[in-house]
Amino acid sequence: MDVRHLELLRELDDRGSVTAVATATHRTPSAVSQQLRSAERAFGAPLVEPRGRGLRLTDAGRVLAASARDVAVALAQAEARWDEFRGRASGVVSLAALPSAATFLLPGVLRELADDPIEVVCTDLDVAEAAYAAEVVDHDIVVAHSAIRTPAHTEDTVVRHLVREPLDIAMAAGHPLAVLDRVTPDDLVDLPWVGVPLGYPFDSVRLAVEEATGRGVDVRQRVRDNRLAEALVGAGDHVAVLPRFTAPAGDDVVLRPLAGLASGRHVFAILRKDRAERRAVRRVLDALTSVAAEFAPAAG
Amino acid sequence: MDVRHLELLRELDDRGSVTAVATATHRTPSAVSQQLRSAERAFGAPLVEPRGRGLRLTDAGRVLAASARDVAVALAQAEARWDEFRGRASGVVSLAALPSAATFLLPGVLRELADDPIEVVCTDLDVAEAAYAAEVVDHDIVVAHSAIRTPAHTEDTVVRHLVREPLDIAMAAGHPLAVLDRVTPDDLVDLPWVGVPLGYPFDSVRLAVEEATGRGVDVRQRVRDNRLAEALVGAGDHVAVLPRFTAPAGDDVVLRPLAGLASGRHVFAILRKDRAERRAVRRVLDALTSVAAEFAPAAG
DNA sequence: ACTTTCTTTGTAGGCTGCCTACATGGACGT
DNA sequence: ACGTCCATGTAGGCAGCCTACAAAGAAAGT
Repeated sequence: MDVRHLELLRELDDRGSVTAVATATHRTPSAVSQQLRSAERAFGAPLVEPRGRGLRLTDAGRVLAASARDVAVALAQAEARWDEFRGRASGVVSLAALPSAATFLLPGVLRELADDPIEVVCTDLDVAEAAYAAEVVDHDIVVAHSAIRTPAHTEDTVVRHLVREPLDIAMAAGHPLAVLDRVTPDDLVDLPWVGVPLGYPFDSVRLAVEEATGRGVDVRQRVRDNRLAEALVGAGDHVAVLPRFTAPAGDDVVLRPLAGLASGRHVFAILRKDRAERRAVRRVLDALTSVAAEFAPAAG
Repeated sequence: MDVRHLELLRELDDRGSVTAVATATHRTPSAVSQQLRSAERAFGAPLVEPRGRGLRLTDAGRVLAASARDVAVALAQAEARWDEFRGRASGVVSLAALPSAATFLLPGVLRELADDPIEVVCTDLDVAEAAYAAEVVDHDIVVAHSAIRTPAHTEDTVVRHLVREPLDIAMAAGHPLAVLDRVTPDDLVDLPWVGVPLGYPFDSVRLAVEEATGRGVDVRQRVRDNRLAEALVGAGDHVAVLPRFTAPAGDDVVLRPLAGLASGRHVFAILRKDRAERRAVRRVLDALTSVAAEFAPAAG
């Protein structure tokens, strides 16, 4: 029972196509295809079957892919114990994080890890809430967010909750509402909004406002980038939902908490179980947790 | 982290020398030595150090060897699940058993497994009690015996108790003691004995007799083979300790239970944890257990 | 002290297996 | 019907692992 064959099946299960596996493992599709046939010969059973333009695993292939996950965990534990023995958690830890969370987490993490021989490679990632989980196949740690505290996750991933961040209402400093300490759904429902694309967590605040008032709000723009949203808010009479920890830099935009409903997002880390075994990965995860904890008291 | 390297270190830990690993894995010592250096390059640390004529693992090497055991278990579980999925536990199961236990267990086991695609390869093995455990590196299942119920075993082996077998006193059919239903230590202590080498479980009966009478018995011969012991007993006035389940075939030797002290041996199976995961191995182990259970009621 | 023996290690060379490059064929969408 | 995308087949190159042989070091016997 060859570990390489198991790993191949696991990759194929995760990525769904020969070409995807090939690019992920830096090989040609031909090589992957040959390895597949070699695996089928070794196991003595068909492991893939044609499916439309591509192919998919048979039941037999999925059984082996599931076992491959356990083997990967055992192997990662071995590596973790080895790092432990050598007293050093080192290596490259790849991170994919939504930009607004990375903004308030990453500087602290890098400061905390300054003395460790760990290189953190962070990519920012701004996708719909449901799409974050899929990124664990390409990154050690995925920092995601959700309106709910415990998002769905698969069998071989683990989720660590980092912090709940309040979502406030941003408006121009000269906006009529800016004189208030806090704003209510009724204050907001008739104003023009700078919103986010459908499926993004901030949208839950808009839905809650609509729920509370029984009326629809007027979403004029749907943008992902918070700095862009700020600029739009600062330049006009729009309001927008913005996370509190990355408060606007300039003086022309202010944040006001939303009264009457609990508006917040949960920021958490998603890891694949085998990757989570690595000592360096745990170290980064702990740093994320402790940096996030510094923000927790302010969560109100 | 290469699985082959881990397996190599594990083998080296188990067998203690490059040449032993080489013969066990059907390679030349040169190949093993080269792989060791390759592993040291890969792990970036010395894994072996010279020790007398041979060499031994460093602490680092032992850490990796320990992890290798866990990886081996995960891999064996994968194989077990694969067999499960295909609905067939097949393959070769190698058995090493002490002859007197194999005599009453193996026929039943082979009968029970007649319809299974499992080939049982049994070697008989007659060594001192402490030496059985070492055989697990070469066989899937080792059937051993001991005077005590739960013998010592290492971290990565499991032990399953099979049956307690009474040990009786054998004597010629015409022996004066043969008229008795049972014999006592006092009856035996002055007779010439056919014993076993030191360290063999039957010797515990001699020790118990000496303990009970306060006198030493006269051991004339020390033989391993029970048939040979029978022949010696049948031909003279000697007595011998023999297990009950493999009763003498002929009419010229009879068995009499020993009164006044609990004389028995425990027969059990020893397995390495990774080998124990294999479905075919479990099947054979279960067959051993059920065959042994048929003898248990007679254990009195 | 010398030799024998057992062990590990080095070197050269062959073989196997994996991968790339390129070409082919099937399935889907336009 | 065509282009596109995906998987697969073939030929050849390259690396890695192994064997055969030679050599060196350490222990034990003479």
